[in-house]
Amino acid sequence: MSTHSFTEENYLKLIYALASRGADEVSTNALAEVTATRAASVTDMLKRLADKELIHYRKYQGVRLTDEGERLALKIIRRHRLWEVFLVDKLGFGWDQVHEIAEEMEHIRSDELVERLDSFLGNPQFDPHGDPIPTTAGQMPTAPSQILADLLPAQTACLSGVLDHSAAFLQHLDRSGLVLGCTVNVSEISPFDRSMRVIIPPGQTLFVSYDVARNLLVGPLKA
Amino acid sequence: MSTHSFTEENYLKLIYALASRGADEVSTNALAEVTATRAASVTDMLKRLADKELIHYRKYQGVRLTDEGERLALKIIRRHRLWEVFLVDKLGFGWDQVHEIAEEMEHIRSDELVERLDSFLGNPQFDPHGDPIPTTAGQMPTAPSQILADLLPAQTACLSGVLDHSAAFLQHLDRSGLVLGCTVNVSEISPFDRSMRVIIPPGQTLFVSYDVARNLLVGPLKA
DNA sequence: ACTCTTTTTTAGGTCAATCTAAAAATTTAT
DNA sequence: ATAAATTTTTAGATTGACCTAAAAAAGAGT
Repeated sequence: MSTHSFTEENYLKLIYALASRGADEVSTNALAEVTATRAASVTDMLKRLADKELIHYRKYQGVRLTDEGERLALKIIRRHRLWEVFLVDKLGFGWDQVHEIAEEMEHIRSDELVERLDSFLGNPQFDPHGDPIPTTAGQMPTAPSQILADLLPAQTACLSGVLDHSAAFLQHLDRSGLVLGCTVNVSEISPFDRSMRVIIPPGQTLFVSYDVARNLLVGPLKA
Repeated sequence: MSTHSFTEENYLKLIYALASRGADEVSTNALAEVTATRAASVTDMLKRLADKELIHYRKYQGVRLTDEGERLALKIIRRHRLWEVFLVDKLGFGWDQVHEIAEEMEHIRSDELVERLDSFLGNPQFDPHGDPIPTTAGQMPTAPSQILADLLPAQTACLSGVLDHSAAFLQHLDRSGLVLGCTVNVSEISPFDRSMRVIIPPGQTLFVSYDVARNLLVGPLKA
């Protein structure tokens, strides 16, 4: 029941994120990078998290979340993503504007708040960037998906998420007319630069660079 | 543009609150009481706030907000009250449940968030307890009001707010059927214990103890 | 296997926000 | 008006979250 500092919560969230995109053991330097602090500060914090049994930590060996640590990380991620849905769906923010604000809102502690928010929002499964929202029970939903760049000509799929969450990338998509949920049909791929020509409803043709295509997730078409 | 810690924001809010209910100069001990810290800690913080020119501080003389400090205090109070409206109106929390949560939400920094929230809520003027919501410009709306206990027999007014914000008091009102906005007509006052008999629509008679009546605010009847 | 580089940890320090104990200023009461 | 009581401030510590500089461990290259 003890309560955790914002900083601790951020570390857990970031350890979870780094662990899911790569090696099982997260390195001190990698954490220093994402927390924008020095390695020495990370070591300090890792000791504290290990004392609280939120991580498994062996000197020089990197770090792994304990079950309790992972439960907490998923809770923070759930809050973050639900608030992003709120900001976009209810307050009308652009999907490129909500990350920073949700970084603060994710630390509000009340469990009842999160559950009420969830139903107010209609129990969304995905946040505005297509990232899955962990359940109360701490399950991270997984949707089958691949990157747009891996589709072959003539294949059709549904835009389901982004890998790059930067405002610059999201704004680029806005200007292009690419919207999550939209159906994309690959009409041609240039062998030279791997750029694609795709068709989106209602019959509009778009050119998509490889840099964009490898940062877009696609899933099965919706019913 | 500099940013302030949660602690600093809380001090400013509490100095404002103490100053509006009483002496112009707020004492160190009074602050120690409301911040649940020791007087020595308050002195420390007052020095820091004075350095930042958020308060006027003379040793042993108590403290007063500067214009900038008051501006900031009103901003925090605005956020707090808007979030309370959100929690009650949109998420269905009881008015006795929202204070703690709003204490955390009031520190979320984004100005755009507050303005969007305000319009999402329909630009409310009062929070669920009848407290006025400061404007963006830093104006605290004032509504003419007196306490129910000061009404005379046969007088009629509209329940407009509470002085006691404790969950126990609010829950007592819920159980009594007293709701903000409701019209109350004083039918009788006992000279012995100053308890009141009042009539609320639709013709229901209630007994109100003096302890309750002096914690209820009433204003002019609504059109 | 030994050296060189990189990564990680230790040692020691700072700052904000708290604390306790003791000193100083102010207020109250006789 | 002076002593007693109260309030406030100072002095010195502690804790969390950071820092720099230096030491130690791990990993790479020949």
